[in-house]
Amino acid sequence: MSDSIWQAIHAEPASGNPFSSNCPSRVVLDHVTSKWGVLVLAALAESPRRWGELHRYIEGISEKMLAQTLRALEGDGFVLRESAGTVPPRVDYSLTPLGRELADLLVPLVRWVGDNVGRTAGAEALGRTA
Amino acid sequence: MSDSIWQAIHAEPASGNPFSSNCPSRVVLDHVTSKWGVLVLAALAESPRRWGELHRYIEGISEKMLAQTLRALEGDGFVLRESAGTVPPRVDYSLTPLGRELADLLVPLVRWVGDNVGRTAGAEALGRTA
DNA sequence: CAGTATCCGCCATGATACTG
DNA sequence: CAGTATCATGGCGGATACTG
Repeated sequence: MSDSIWQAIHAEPASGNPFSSNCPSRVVLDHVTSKWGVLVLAALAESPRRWGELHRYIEGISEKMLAQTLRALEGDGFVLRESAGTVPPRVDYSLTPLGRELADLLVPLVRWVGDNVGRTAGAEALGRTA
Repeated sequence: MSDSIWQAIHAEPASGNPFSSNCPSRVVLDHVTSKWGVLVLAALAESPRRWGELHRYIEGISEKMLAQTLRALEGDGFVLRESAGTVPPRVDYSLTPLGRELADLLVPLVRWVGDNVGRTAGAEALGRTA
């Protein structure tokens, strides 16, 4: 990875340099790389899904965090929420074109981690980082 | 992204399926996608750096979090720590080959977010996700 | 079904002080 | 310079109850 890339970003505050503490990209990056954000995006990258499907598919996520994560990603413009307006309700979530771009970068990363967990020193040794 | 990929993982508990709540990949994924982990990895992807350099380069990170993040990533086998053993101390951090693989996936993601912050719906609207 | 509202614990995070 | 130790806190995240 050439240094010039980052240095260009560093020199140009108008674009988003995540290394700057006041950069808005930090916020988006936090959404994207949040504990659940990455899994929600990866799940939706496979196919559009309904609320309940997501809830079941992403094991361990609470209703609160699913709602919160979805709203954050929707707010970022990565996720599209479509309510059927029927009763009982039916709501479908999918990736926006922007979200698709992001997911195309994110999914390989998630896959790599999943595939290479065994090669990491730990996961045992990692019980806690503190 | 083909569904079959994920489904294969789903069907094979031996590999790491991040959608499973008990999967070790969740832990590593949390390290990698942690607030500071992603920035540390991206910073080291540019070039090896000393402690102080990292501290200054990654704006806003506290000493504690830098140390903690570095130790977590070192424990995962992504980061190599080399102490010169001199006094005053000099410690260099760099990516391991495994870390390099990971960074090659991670850096494009970070760059994309940085480059596309302006296209996201918000960063203004995102003040808080709660 | 698809959420929202509320309460709450705990840990991640941060600030400060100290050290080899 | 390169950390560690300690303390304080806030907000992330979970559980539960409730609703249209």
